[in-house]
Amino acid sequence: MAVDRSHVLTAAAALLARRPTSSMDEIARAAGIGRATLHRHFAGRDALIRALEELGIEQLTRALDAARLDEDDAPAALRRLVAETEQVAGVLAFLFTENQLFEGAEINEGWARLDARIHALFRRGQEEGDFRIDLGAAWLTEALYGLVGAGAWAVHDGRVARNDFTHSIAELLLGGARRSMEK
Amino acid sequence: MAVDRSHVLTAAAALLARRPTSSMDEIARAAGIGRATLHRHFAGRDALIRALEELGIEQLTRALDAARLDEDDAPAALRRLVAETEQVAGVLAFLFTENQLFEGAEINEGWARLDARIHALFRRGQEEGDFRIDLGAAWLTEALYGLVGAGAWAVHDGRVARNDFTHSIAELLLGGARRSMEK
DNA sequence: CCTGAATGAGACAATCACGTCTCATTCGGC
DNA sequence: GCCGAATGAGACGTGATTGTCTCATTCAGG
Repeated sequence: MAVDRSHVLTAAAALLARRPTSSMDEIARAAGIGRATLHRHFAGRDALIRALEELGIEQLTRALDAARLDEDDAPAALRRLVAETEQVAGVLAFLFTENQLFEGAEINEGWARLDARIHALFRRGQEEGDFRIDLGAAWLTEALYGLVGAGAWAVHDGRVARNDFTHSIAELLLGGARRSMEK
Repeated sequence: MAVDRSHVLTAAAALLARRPTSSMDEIARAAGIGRATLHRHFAGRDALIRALEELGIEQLTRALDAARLDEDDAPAALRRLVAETEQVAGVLAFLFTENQLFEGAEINEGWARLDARIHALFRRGQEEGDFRIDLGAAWLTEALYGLVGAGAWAVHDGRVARNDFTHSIAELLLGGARRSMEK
């Protein structure tokens, strides 16, 4: 009986990522619930978006914790991060593209913290000599978001197999498209 | 006096990419024109989006032509492609994220053609031994879109210098983040 | 300088989405 | 089987957006 809040938000993210102008009614239908029920759980569209943001922060935080970014070398940590990110990809893709939230008011504290942690991972990789230094850590962080989003949509649209999600992103991000002699 | 159609569309793309729910009035203000004038040039929101799509196809077609994808080896062609893509990045980023257009009706013929050309480039690189084959050409195509979009926003938000746009994307896409021994 | 086209601002009705409400129904717990 | 809570469907008023219109102003070209 009780509506699965997380499920509703996931469905909303998937829909809004592709059709941002969807009405509350469309969002409700996509989540398989009635419009009235949607309003019972989220006061309005703004509240829904904010809940989406909080869910993303919460999930990504868990993913970062699970990835243990400080252990092993940076490439290995990045692989773990990408693997953990898979479950968050849908919500993350939405939040990455629709960051209207962040521009208006104060940048969400939680996001800044998460951003810093990923940024630190790339920086560590550069300092330890595993990552190239001609690509800024800030750009690598953005690129990670972009690739996760692209990967999520590619899987959703059937252009990439779900099982290839982690491999496709991590390998491209680490080694690029060029065929390498080593390894 | 005459409104610069291309300028209006570019401004609209930049706004809609970040705030997809913007009203026609906001779009008009962002383009520096009145709402009435916007309606004179584009019958409605749908017509505006469609014009945006056509502009993107037209510009990307030109970019692909200028990049001469069939010449030299695939990596060199890809570098040229990324460089040419820079000017299209804004519109492209919008169309990539808001592809609600493509799902409903018949996939736009023009987009399928462009997609095929980029896809063919990656495939050629794989066949000639320059690109790794464990990453599908379809995924590399999607990744290119994602990185161009991420790059456009990173530049727009000041996280990446405009002059680094091409280098950041092309190098990451080709060589990845890992520091390489060769080259 | 003159003329006509194009623009910006605003008014206007119509449409749409929103948020709230009611009511019958369904589901879960006891 | 009963009861209460939650849900779905729909109605309703409200506010915002849309698309069209008018009118004064501005601009470009002759």
